[in-house]
Amino acid sequence: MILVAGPTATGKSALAVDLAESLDGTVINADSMQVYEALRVLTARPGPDLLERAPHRLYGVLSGDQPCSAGRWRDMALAEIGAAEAAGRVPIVVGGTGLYLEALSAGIADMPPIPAAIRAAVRTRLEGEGPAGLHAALAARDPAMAARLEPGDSQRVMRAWEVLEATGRSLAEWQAAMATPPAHLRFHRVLVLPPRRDVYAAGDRRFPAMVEAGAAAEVRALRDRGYDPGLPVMKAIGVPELGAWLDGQLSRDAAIARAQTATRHYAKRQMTWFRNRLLRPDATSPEPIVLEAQYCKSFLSEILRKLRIRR
RNA sequence: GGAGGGGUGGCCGAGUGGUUAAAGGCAGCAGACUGUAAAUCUGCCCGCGUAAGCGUACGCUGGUUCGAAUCCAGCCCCCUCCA
Repeated sequence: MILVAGPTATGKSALAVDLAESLDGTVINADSMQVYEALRVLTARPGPDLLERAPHRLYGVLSGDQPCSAGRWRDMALAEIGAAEAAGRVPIVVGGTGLYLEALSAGIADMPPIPAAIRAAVRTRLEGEGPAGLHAALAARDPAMAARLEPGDSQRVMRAWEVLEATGRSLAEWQAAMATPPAHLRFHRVLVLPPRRDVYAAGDRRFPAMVEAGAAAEVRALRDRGYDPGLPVMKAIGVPELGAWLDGQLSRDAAIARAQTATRHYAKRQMTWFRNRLLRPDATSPEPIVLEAQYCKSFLSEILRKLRIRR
């Protein structure tokens, strides 16, 4: 199977479809935001032009109030990979969410779900005590986790608490029993990694185009559903920014500028992840193929050739 | 023409005599990342230097002072109000 990774706006979706056409593949989404149904435009989900050229899975399959997670996505992805292979098709997993990709290829600790009530209670505590307060409290009961978390890291501190509360064991223990990677799968990694300035420029260009294509209406519709603002979809790039415009707190141009900045920050984090994790030597899978430019069709034959050699 | 207010590091913005290379924020750069990850967090961030340190810096010029972003004088520019 093939794994296509890379920062936003580098042509991954087109590459995945081109590969799928050439190899009889099924495209499987590995983007944490594209799994939600609500934000077709803002999330740059493949349009009809791409969708009709190959089967696509895991796009828009969850409603915004059903939060996904690395583990949940991995289960869904493994099921889709299995289904594709059973149908004689090549699974092509594409996306920019490094954690998801890694959860799939390297495995992730097998853990029970945390009851919603516990999650809510921990969140309330965080709001009351602040991340440093929660961290200090964690240190008393779970020194191992507290030691490796930054006191300001609200998200991970909450996670550590949730796990401790729900299971009575430290997250560190759960993680020590690392899940095994799926042994039956062989991952051919393709990384689209253009120069930084090209990635930034592409993102800068794309956001105003999204607004032209109705992103603001999409945000309005999303907000009309009245979801909890803490849900992941509500934090998708562009939702807070265009929301501020809709509320009259920001001009259209200022909202766009902010979203562009957020996109650049995001792309930067992705590049850091892919450079330092996805590219690190891994004895069990073939060397990744790296495309150091925005993808366009003229690169397809070369990528196919390299894939063939590595098989 | 008159009366006020203001000019601080790429930007915003604190700072009214020493402890100030100058709070904080933004942007930028680097990094971390095992279940919200388009999230969350960490470090660096005037120049040279591994460092100690040296140099330069708060509109401009001069002055007061042991010492000035901070006080004084003149000049330049910006904003508001009156005419």
